[in-house]
Amino acid sequence: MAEAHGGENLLFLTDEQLRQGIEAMFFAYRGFTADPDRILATMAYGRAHHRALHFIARRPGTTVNNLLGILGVTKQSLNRVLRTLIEDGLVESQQGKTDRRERHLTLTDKGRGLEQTLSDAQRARMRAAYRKAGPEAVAGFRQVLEAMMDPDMRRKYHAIREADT
Amino acid sequence: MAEAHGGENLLFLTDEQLRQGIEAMFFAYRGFTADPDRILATMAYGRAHHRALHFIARRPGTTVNNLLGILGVTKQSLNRVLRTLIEDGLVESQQGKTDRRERHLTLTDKGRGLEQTLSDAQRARMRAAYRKAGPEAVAGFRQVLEAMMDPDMRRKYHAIREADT
DNA sequence: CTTGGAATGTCAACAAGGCTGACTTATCTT
DNA sequence: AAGATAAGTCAGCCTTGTTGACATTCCAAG
Repeated sequence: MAEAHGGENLLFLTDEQLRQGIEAMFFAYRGFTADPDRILATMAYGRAHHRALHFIARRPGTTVNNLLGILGVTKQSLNRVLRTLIEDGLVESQQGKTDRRERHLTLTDKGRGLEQTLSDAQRARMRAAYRKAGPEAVAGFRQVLEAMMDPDMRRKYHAIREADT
Repeated sequence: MAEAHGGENLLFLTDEQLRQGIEAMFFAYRGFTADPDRILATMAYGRAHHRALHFIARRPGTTVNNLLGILGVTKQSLNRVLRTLIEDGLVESQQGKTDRRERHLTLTDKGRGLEQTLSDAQRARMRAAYRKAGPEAVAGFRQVLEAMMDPDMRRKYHAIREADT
């Protein structure tokens, strides 16, 4: 049945198929953010705070500039978020040693706590979806998502876990 | 190699794997919206207008209430968007015949024009990603996305193309 | 040692697009 | 006739994005 559509066959890619993919992305992204959003709504934080926490957790000691590139927002926008996180004692900003213009961002214990809570919720949904779909589907999922990224973002997507081991 | 991870094996679902999936969703969604956003930025419209146009194009004659359910926003929020689209002559609102409380929404020629432009851009990226990843990956992609949706959204995702043939 | 430019931070103002709450008008249903 | 439903509207608020202007600090090249 999958064969009926052919491998690289153009017929496989009808507008209808593509529209369904677009709608799937739309509805799935809502689910993807729903759980953390629910948690964040009970505090004075939003999705922007979650994103910052996630990538600082992922890359402790990352610089503000690096984070800007990853998140793709303006310095002013990130700064507003970062400031409240620092004020509230979730994030620490430390002047760089080699280049003292840079600020290196790390989570405090409190910050790690919230990040864990949010991450747990989001990973739980991801895990359930992965289990339900199975490993081969997951591989395909990842392939399509990666192909959908802008080249610039794809580089960042890979860079985020390089030199990590 | 895929077998090494096992079918329903828990080891397959390390936190690292799940985090990568989360990040893939984040970066891919950016790419997903990038092209229409670029077009919309040159006009007085935003992503909210695009969503409305998409689903009206998909379901000509849909009611306001139905659209509210699909988009998952408040009546006030949708109304703001819809009002400008109607004023600008992209969308038409017609009183229902059987139930005259309802308003049925359709695109005008002008509305269809813009929707096509936006849709073309978004489908082009989708098509490229699908081609690059191949049909099996696409099947997996769709499976995982569907598993990620809230049950309510999943129903709407399916309903949108029912009774269409 | 000076100077250009990079990295960071901050102020102000604005816009899109969410939200709540309150209320009106039509119209349908019971 | 009464109540429920669909739609629209007003007012106000919040988050999160944007520009533009500007200060500070510091590295690095000349």
